[in-house]
Amino acid sequence: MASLDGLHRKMKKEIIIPNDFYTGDDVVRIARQLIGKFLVNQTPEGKITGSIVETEAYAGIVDKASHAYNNRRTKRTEVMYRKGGIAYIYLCYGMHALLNVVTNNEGIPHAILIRGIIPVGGLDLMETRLNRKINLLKDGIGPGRLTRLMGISMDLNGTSLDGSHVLHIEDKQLEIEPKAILQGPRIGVDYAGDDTLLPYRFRIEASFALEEIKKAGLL
DNA sequence: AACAAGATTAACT
DNA sequence: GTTAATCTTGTTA
Repeated sequence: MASLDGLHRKMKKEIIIPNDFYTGDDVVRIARQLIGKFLVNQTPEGKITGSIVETEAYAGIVDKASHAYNNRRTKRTEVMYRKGGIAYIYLCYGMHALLNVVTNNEGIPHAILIRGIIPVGGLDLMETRLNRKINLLKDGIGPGRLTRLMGISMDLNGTSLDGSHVLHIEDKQLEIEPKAILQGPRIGVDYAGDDTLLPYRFRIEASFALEEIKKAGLL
């Protein structure tokens, strides 16, 4: 039936998070909301999907932990000043590509670091990448680990998350109870003075997330 | 021009 | 617990 086919196509399309989600003012709130959403990389070899379990907000020019603190503009940080809904990827310690989601409007360099995922789709491709069996609870935890696992590299820096490029985020209506979301200080920002202890990090336990994903029939 | 530190990780002791 | 791997940026000279 044509109408059912149209409905199906519409639902599939609307699963991609719309751009106004990213252009919001409150980067800390958006960081919390990203927990339980699904990061997707459409690689030439196939689709790779991970459920987001850990994020950190970086609140722009007033945040001493942010690359954009004090309105710092370099070739690297320029992407953060663009309109929300794109990827900011930078090379950390010269070897790890770290993925951020840019938020807020043009000129306001807010970003959210994705620090952990649970592998959900394309497990065979991930195992090919690691050259070994996957550990669902460990191999996607860590900002450098998840990008390697999902094949996310510097060439995706600045690309839109709206579905027109290879990287996007989906909302599969996975229900995470608010009390399961843990909030605390960010990792590795001891250099940030009095912003070091800001509670801008959100996460859920990997084992809990895995159970919820299985319960929802997504794995 | 030289150097130190960094939103990290894997492989050691 | 310690350390090597290694690129960008800011600081110092």
